Amino acid sequence: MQTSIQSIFSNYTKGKSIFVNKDALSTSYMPGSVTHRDEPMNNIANILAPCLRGERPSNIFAYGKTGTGKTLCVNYVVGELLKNTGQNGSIRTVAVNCKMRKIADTEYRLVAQLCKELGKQVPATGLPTSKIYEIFNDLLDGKKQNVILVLDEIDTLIKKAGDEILYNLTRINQELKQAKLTIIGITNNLSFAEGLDPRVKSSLSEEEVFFKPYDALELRDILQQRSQIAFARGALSEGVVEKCSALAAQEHGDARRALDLLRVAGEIAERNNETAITEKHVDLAQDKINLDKIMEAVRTQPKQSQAVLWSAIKIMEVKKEIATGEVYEQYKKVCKKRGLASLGQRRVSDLITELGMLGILNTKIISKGRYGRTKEIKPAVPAQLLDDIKTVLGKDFYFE
DNA sequence: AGGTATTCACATGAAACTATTCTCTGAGTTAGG
DNA sequence: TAACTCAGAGAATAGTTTCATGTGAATACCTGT
Repeated sequence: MQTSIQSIFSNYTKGKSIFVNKDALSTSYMPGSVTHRDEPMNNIANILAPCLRGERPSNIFAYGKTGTGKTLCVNYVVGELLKNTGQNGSIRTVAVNCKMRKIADTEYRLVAQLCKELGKQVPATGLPTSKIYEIFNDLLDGKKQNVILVLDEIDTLIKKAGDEILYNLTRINQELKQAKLTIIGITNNLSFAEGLDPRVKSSLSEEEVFFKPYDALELRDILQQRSQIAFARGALSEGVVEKCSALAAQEHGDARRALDLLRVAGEIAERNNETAITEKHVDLAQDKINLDKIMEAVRTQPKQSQAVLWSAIKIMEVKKEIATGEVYEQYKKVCKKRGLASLGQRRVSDLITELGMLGILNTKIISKGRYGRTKEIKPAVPAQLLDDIKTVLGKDFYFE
């Protein structure tokens, strides 16, 4: 036992690793140069340039699907901009990811977070929203400066908190005497701007920058660039990068996906003590990523939803196609055994539908004539995975 | 045989409740002047 | 005295339940031949 653990560790440290710098494959990695995004980058740079002369640049609205380099490009350009700041007045940037729960997903929290980023701690709760705007205002206007506000995943913020925030933020400029505020909104929701208040829309998207998906060739170049940093020489066999980029190109040209594939393929190869990554590992990586996605979804479901899923799996072990009523009966039993308050049938029906949306169950409404109308529930994942889900629910969540 | 009518077992919607989370207010506390 | 902290009230929100109504087709029940 001990020796085997020893050998795992010594393999890990001594054996020549496939990876040299795995960070280069992570999504937050900031490469020295950005590949195949010249057009939007130049665009952004041109728009932001005036602030080097102390003028206020236009607000920018950047949009494009996930993994098209929006955040990367914006951060890169802003970073370069900061480097070029001479004595011509100061430039500050504040970046917030609005998707972060509990940090910036309401109006109050967002502004509070902004204040914090600007170096002023404010109470997490207790102040009127108007007060916090005041504080924010004072912070900005404290000296002559150009502040660039980067709001990543801005759509989630608006969806949760309404577009009033943007209206307030864009209006702040009129009240500022010394400082100037520029907003860069980033979203991957292409139809996001449609639902906005026209005033907000026009002021936020003074300039729009669209990020189109990468095609397979571009993805290949990106992967090649990153893999040179990430992997040891000779660790990549022929065709691996091509395969990753082709797979990711099918998924609407998502670079994040491509990098994940490559990284996971590498991890799999490394774990198997192999010296090179082959296309076989990419296939395995593809499976693993899908599996992880579903597992994560299962894990993060609320208890009740898990109980419903558990009940459904339990019945599916002996029966292929099952109905809502059967699941509900089983579910009630499970709740009783676990001392969990059980929900009404109406709700359980909705939960089953939700599990269907997640791609764990396959639900279809059918009518069985005289014997009623119900959802026909089948597993939407391979039996093996279903087993894994059952194990996780059974062990980690004590349904067993 | 052919045509209605029933009936089952939920689906689907809307309104009503509830519990939780936010926001706001004012009282109490602190610290600096 | 201004700034801050904090508990508690009221508002907003998410999660559920209750009530009401809708659905599709296998079966039951007629009807006239």
